[in-house]
Amino acid sequence: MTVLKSAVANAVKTARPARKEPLESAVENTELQLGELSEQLGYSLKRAQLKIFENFLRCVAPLQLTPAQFSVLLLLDKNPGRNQTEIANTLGILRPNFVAMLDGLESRELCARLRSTNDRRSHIVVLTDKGRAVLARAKKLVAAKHEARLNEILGPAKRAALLDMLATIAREL
Amino acid sequence: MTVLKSAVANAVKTARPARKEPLESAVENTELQLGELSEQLGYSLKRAQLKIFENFLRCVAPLQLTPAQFSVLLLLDKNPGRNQTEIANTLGILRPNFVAMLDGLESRELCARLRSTNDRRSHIVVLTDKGRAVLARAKKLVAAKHEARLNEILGPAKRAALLDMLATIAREL
DNA sequence: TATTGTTATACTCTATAACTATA
DNA sequence: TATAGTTATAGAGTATAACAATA
Repeated sequence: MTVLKSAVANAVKTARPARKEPLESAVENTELQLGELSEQLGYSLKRAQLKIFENFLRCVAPLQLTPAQFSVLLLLDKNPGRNQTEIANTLGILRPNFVAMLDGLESRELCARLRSTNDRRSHIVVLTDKGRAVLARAKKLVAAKHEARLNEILGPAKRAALLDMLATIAREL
Repeated sequence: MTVLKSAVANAVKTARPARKEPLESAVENTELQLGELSEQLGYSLKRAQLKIFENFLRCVAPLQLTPAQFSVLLLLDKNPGRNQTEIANTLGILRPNFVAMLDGLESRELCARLRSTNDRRSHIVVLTDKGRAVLARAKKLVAAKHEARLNEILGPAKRAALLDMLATIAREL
C-alpha cells in the first residue's frame, strides 16, 4: 500500500482533476469497461456457471437439492450396485469429501449405504424409494422451470450446440 | 447408514451374485453411465469451467497468476482511476474479499492503492509499471497457449458462438 | 446518516495425510 | 501389501456484521 505512491499519484492526478460532485471528472459514475475480459472464455464460463447454479437452486428449491446432490441422485439411479469410490470418481468428487455429501443424503433417507457381500470393505450406494420419488420430482422441476428457461433464452438448437461444445472442452482440454 | 438395510439389501443381492474375481457380475468394472447427467447444462458447464481454469493456470504458470488476478489486472488497465468498490463490484467480488486479493497483487508490486484526493475514503487502484509488464506477458501467454489450444479444439467460429451463448446466459438468466 | 476500506468470522469446496477394516 | 471408507485438517472461495475514517 506504499509502493510507488508519489510516482503514480502524479499520473493519476493529471488524469483526474480534484473535484467530483458538481462537475464529474469524465471517468466517474460511468459503467466500467470489461474490455478484453468479455473475450476471456474462462471469465464468461464462470459467470454463466454461477448464474445457472443459482437458477437451478431456485427452480428446485422446494426439494432442497443442490446441483451436486442432484447429480449424485441421477448417477445412483442410472448405475445401481456401485460403491462410493466409483460414484465419487465419476463425479470428480474426492472420496473423503464424498463421505459428508452421502451423510447428508442418507440422513434425509434419499439413499443408503449397503455393505457389499463381495467385498466387505465397500459400500454399495442405493437410492431409496424416497430418493427415487424426490429424484422424479426434481427432474420435473428442472425440466419445467430450469431447462425451460434456458430454452427460452437460447432456443433448443443453441442449447444443444452449447452442450456439445462444453462436452468437447471437458473431454479434450 | 442404517436406513432400509434389510429391505434394499434383498434387491441388491438378487441383482449382484456373490462372487467377483473369476466371473464379474455383469455390472462390475464397466464404466459408469452418465445418463441424463451429460444433458444437464449446469454439470457440463462446471466440468468445462474447471478444465479451462486448470489449463489457464498451466499456460500462465510462469507468471503465477490466477484467472481472478488476471481479470483484475485487465480491468485496472482498461479502467484507470477507479476505486476498490468499483473494481470489485464489476468482477462480482465482495468488497471484504477484495481486500486480501489486492493485498496479494500489491505485495508483488503489480498494483498500488492511492488515496483519492476527491474522496479521502476511497482508494484508487492503479497498475504499476511492473503490473503493466506482467499483464502484457500474461496476455501473450494466454493468446499463444490457452486461447490457441481452445481454437485448436473448437475452431474460431464455435469458440465465438460459445462465448456469445455464455454471455447471453450471464446477462439474461 | 451513509459510504469506503477493513477486520473478523463462518460456511462451503477442495485437497492431502493417515487411520481402520478388510482384501 | 493394497484398497474402501473414514477422519482430521488445511486452504481456497464466498458471505455477513461491524468498526474507523470520511463524506
